[in-house]
Amino acid sequence: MTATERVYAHIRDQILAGTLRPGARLGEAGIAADLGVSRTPVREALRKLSADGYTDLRPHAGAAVRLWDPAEVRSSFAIRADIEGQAAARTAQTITAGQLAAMEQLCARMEAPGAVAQRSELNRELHQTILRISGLVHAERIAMQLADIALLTLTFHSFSNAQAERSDSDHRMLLMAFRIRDADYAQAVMRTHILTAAAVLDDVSRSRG
Amino acid sequence: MTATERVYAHIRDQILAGTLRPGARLGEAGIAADLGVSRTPVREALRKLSADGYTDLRPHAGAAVRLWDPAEVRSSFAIRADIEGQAAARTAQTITAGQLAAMEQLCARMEAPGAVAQRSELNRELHQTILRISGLVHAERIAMQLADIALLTLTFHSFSNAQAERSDSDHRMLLMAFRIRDADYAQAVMRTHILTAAAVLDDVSRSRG
DNA sequence: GGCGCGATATTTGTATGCAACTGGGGAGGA
DNA sequence: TCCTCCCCAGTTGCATACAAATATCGCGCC
Repeated sequence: MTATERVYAHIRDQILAGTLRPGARLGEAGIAADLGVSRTPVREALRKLSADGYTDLRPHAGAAVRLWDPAEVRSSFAIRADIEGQAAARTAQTITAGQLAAMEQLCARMEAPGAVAQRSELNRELHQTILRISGLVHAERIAMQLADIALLTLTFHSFSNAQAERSDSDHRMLLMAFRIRDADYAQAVMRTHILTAAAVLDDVSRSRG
Repeated sequence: MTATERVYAHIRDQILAGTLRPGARLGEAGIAADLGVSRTPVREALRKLSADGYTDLRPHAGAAVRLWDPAEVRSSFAIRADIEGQAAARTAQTITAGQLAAMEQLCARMEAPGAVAQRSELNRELHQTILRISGLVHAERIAMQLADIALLTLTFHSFSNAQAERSDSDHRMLLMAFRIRDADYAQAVMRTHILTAAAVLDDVSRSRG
């Protein structure tokens, strides 16, 4: 693993964890000193973070953690609903028995008691699998990027048991749609699945302020 | 303008013009010598080109012009149809008279005789304007990126007069949809507009090879 | 006291040199 | 003859030094 990748992962994780708040300036020299590397890999990491939407980067003015206002996060869900909905439809048409079995295992692991810590990661893997099977090469890159951005706000809210169960149920319906190769149904379920997350997030935000 | 930006633009233009063919290796030292800069800005430009999808980049192995197979290009249109379709719907709901007038000017310039050379650029500007008005912040970045990728293949095909006129007509219908604030109609027109480009491209490819 | 302007200090952008890794070609062995 | 391993050339990755641009702070002016 290169130094650039280490720096990238370090900063991204700090942003996702909330240690680095939106608007925080990211000085090259400071980061370099903290991680014991030179400014060169730090610069490259900052460029990539910017390309991936985590930071803003202005020439001669440096990088800062990007601020995502609620409307922007909301819009990212809307786009994901479109993209992943279409991906689900295509997946329903081309999925193999082996791929289906693998996804059922993923679901089972996610539903296991005590898997709370890994839910997020497993959920990510499930969605990524569907995107990959769909054959929409760009969709995978774009949707996963948007999903990560959404995580920036989701991290601060914990979902209720009922919401987790509903999410698991969505996944099961999705697998059923794949099993019976119903593209329309798969698309509808996926759209609802994602838009539900957006709505819940919105609902919670409003009730809190 | 920084040296990095100059290098980026130079390489991108060469890729778009076809001077640099897919698979061509991009050595840092060679490019640096050609443009009279050091390897540092060249490295940064190559990273950005990779992030934008123009090149492949493997650690310790360098950059090469990315090869887009037809299926991938096709899928990029499918996703753009989703994203820009939704953007058009939202734009129809929020557009102001001033924005509408500006877009009508764009259309007029595009339709002017002798504007062939600028058609591509003006078309890009029109789509970008719609995406920006829609308020779907991510949509603008993603869709424009995908549009540039599509250009990689489109450059080698020239569209017929009939196709250009059809495209102009689509744009006019789009403006009409905005004028009467019909979101559904705007979405349908935009979807058709983009999927038509995909279909034409596909059609031409099949008949040639 | 507020505002504009300019020098300075800090930060980013670029160049250069060295270290580390990759890929290919050749020698040795099966 | 083919496979494997190793060495070396060439390229990329990283560190350091210097140049250029920006933002801040203080001074003078209004």
